[in-house]
Amino acid sequence: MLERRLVEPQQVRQFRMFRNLDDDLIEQVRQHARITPMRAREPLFRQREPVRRSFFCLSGRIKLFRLTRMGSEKIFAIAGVGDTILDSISFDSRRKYPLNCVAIVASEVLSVEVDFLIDLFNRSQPARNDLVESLITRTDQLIDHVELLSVDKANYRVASFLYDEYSRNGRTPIFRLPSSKKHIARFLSLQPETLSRCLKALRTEGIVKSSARDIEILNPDALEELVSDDLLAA
Amino acid sequence: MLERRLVEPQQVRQFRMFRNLDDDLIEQVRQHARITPMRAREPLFRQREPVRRSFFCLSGRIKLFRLTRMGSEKIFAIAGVGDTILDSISFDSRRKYPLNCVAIVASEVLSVEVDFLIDLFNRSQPARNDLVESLITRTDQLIDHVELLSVDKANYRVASFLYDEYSRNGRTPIFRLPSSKKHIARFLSLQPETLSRCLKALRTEGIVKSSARDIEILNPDALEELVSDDLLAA
DNA sequence: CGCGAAATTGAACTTTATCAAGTACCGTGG
DNA sequence: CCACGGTACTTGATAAAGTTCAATTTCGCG
Repeated sequence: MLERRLVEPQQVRQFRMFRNLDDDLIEQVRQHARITPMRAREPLFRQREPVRRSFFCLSGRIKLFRLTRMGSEKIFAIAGVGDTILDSISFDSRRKYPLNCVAIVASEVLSVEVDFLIDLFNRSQPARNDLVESLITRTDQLIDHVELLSVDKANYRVASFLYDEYSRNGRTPIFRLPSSKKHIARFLSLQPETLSRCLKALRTEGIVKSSARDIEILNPDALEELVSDDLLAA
Repeated sequence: MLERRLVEPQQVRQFRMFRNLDDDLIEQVRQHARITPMRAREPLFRQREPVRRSFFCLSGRIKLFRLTRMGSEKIFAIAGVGDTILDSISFDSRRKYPLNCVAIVASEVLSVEVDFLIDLFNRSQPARNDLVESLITRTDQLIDHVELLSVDKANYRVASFLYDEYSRNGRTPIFRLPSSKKHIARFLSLQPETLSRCLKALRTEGIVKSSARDIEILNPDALEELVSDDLLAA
């Protein structure tokens, strides 16, 4: 008999798309799900490949990116534990992945076939609602990211990123950066040098303390003001 | 009896979200839809207002935008005839509009209540599929827009915009810009001056001819190469 | 412990934003 | 129909910001 690891039900429910499924449906997801261990730098899928499965991050760090014509890498998201990698349901079987996906560090990925997801979607109203909410959340995130990139001030982008991390961590003032500064720079569409200089500026102003990947927000209010008001006074 | 204008069935079907509905459902949409005439500069909804209706552009031009903390306007999309203004279905009644929406010129807007859309969604599988496809199309558009903004070269953004317009018009080399250059600049996150200079550069290179809002693509191949290869050789 | 990648720093360079001025265009009202 | 006023657009000069290049230091991993 084929030996196969199953995820725990609570591991399935951590993903937005499955949040409200009842036990029976969660069990079906478990049975259909595949767990894929990935090594650092191993690709999961490539842009323009036909969409076959939907992926979820169980552990590690996974980056979603495009390569520009100049060969540089633009990172759209870095998924960690509990993050949906891509809401890749589609009724059009010709649909292609819009991004490349590669593990940054050794990771574990949960995946289900798109066809299974469609079936689930048609059978269960909670599943439908969760899927739609999941897609809407993603469009909202993308809208926010577009806004971030529209402000050309690098200072603002960095402050905004730090504030988001700070908020995501339940406003704990001390946390670690979720990945290397190179990756963060590529996420913010900045050069690593610029990110470095911006962090230094924030340090000089006494707003944050940072060494290596460790961040301490010394003055959350000042950071928040930077993010929300920016140069209104200037 | 209340007099009320109804849209033609084919006008309903022009929107991606209703594309595959059968006649009975289209009729229901017609009965529930409201047609709103709008004057130039009249707002349709504002960012952070609770989502109550979904909107579709019947005529005119409608802009979707955010105001940055510096008071400048970032345009996310300009909707024309047949464009969905916002796929604003949501099962969370606390959902807020992510953008502001204002008519640029006198326009007509079709709208239905979100609750009606949810009901339609639960009753009809084709409606479900269309809605999901519509949301996925939007995320793909946003991903492309993020990529556009990540390339800092203004030349590239302008070339890319022109190429997209050219493609959307069935590769007819002569067309009109869909809105004022000021709006296009705000869509590309550039200053109007920069857009003007980029167009001039393209004119000087003999790639396009332009006067006022009229564009003629003289050398589509060169334009395409700019867009796809950019500075690969540089 | 040592190698290689990541991060920092400085300096020169490129690009775009900003400021300022002038021109063309459009709709309104005379 | 023309004059007017406002907006959009263009053009030039200047300044600000980020990128690029190069060199050095630090960090992380085997």
